[in-house]
Amino acid sequence: MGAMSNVERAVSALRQMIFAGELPPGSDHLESELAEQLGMSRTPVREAALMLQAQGLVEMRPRRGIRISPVSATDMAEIYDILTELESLAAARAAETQYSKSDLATLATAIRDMDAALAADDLRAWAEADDRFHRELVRLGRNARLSMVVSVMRDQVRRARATTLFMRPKPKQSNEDHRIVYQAIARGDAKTAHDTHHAHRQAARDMLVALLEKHQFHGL
Amino acid sequence: MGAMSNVERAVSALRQMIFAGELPPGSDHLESELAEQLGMSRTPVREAALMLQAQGLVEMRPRRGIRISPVSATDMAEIYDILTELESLAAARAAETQYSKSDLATLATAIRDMDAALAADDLRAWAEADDRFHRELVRLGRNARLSMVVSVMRDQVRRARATTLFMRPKPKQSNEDHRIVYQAIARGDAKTAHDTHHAHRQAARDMLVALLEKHQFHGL
DNA sequence: TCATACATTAATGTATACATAAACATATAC
DNA sequence: GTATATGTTTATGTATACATTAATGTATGA
Repeated sequence: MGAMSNVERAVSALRQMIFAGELPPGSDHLESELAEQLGMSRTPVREAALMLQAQGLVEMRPRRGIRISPVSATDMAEIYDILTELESLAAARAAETQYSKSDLATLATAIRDMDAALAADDLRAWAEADDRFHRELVRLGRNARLSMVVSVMRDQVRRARATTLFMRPKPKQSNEDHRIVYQAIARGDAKTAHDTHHAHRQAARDMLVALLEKHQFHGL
Repeated sequence: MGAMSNVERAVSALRQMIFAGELPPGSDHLESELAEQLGMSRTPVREAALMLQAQGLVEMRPRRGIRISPVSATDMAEIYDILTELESLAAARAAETQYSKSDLATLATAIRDMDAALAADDLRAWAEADDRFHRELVRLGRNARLSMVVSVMRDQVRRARATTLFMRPKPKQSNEDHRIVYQAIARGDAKTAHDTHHAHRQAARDMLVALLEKHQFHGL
């Protein structure tokens, strides 16, 4: 039924703890500690840690424990650079594929939700809808590997967002960009979709990196 | 001294066996078989397999054994699309960084080696130098995460290359492209570096995908 | 007081034992 | 003859035991 292995449980639990800040960036944790917390033996915890390590969320250092990877301003710049390129490609490919209006419904809904959240001044709801938009955009690009790489990168961004979301200016330009990208995809204009999204992400990158550097979250 | 754990040994050994074709794409292998072959217990083999799975080289399927991931024409198209974007970004960033001639020596050497290999009709040497060129190019882009993603993708390409290297036309245009990219980086022309490399990789992609599709290596 | 050598500690790396559950074969009913 | 149910096999998932080795503490000497 549940059919969920302990390794899967450990991966989920650890991810959640990391995103919730319960395991703070830079902190070290023994395999045995985590195993006890999760109510299982070291083996599945170790395997889960190996997986999370491959995604850059933790680092396993011999005799120092499992370290929750810190995310510096430099890291964020690297990550956004990758996101910028890959998501823009996905936008272009989505435009080349001739999607019907109904295929693009999820995208449209996400945009509307972002509008609503902005109007209601609900930043958390906005962030959730923004995530949804980008995830769907990448999915429409139809490149499974690209989706996976992007999702790994986005996980890292999410960790930084917890701290930066309430520091940054209202994402107003953002929604206009999303709308332009959406329309470009709908009418099959790959270049506009690509370039608009590219500029969109690059602006986000510059804003975020400046913010992180200014507040010296170098070892967040 | 050697200070190499069994997990590391297993990773190296399995990679080598995969690249050498000793573990053919699509084949299944029990953990216990591999463990016996490598002279260790299942534990390190399992951990190694988890790591290779994260890099897309194998898939672990419950009760079916460890499957060496097949690489289809579609996969190759996906991979080249990612490589195209990320390497082009690296080229642009390399151009923006003001490298001295000596910083670019490795790049220059690789180009000369490719010329020599082409003249000598030594495709294997050409492929090795080509690898070296691209690896150095990405390194100069100074984005550790990007380097890692690219290296994972290139591993997959390498597997297909074993089959395609002797089927494809002589890489003659290739070297001119490399030279243009090199010169653009040397004089700080980011746009030319980016666009030239982008076109270069896209051409390679189209050629390779056509080749794979033609020969119906769908489940290579 | 400081440095070095040694002993101790403790966390990981690895092996092994075992429980679980999927795949296969067999048998039975229709 | 087919299909379903049941039993058997076996590879994996997990726990546990143990060996290894890096880090820590201690003592000794200068």
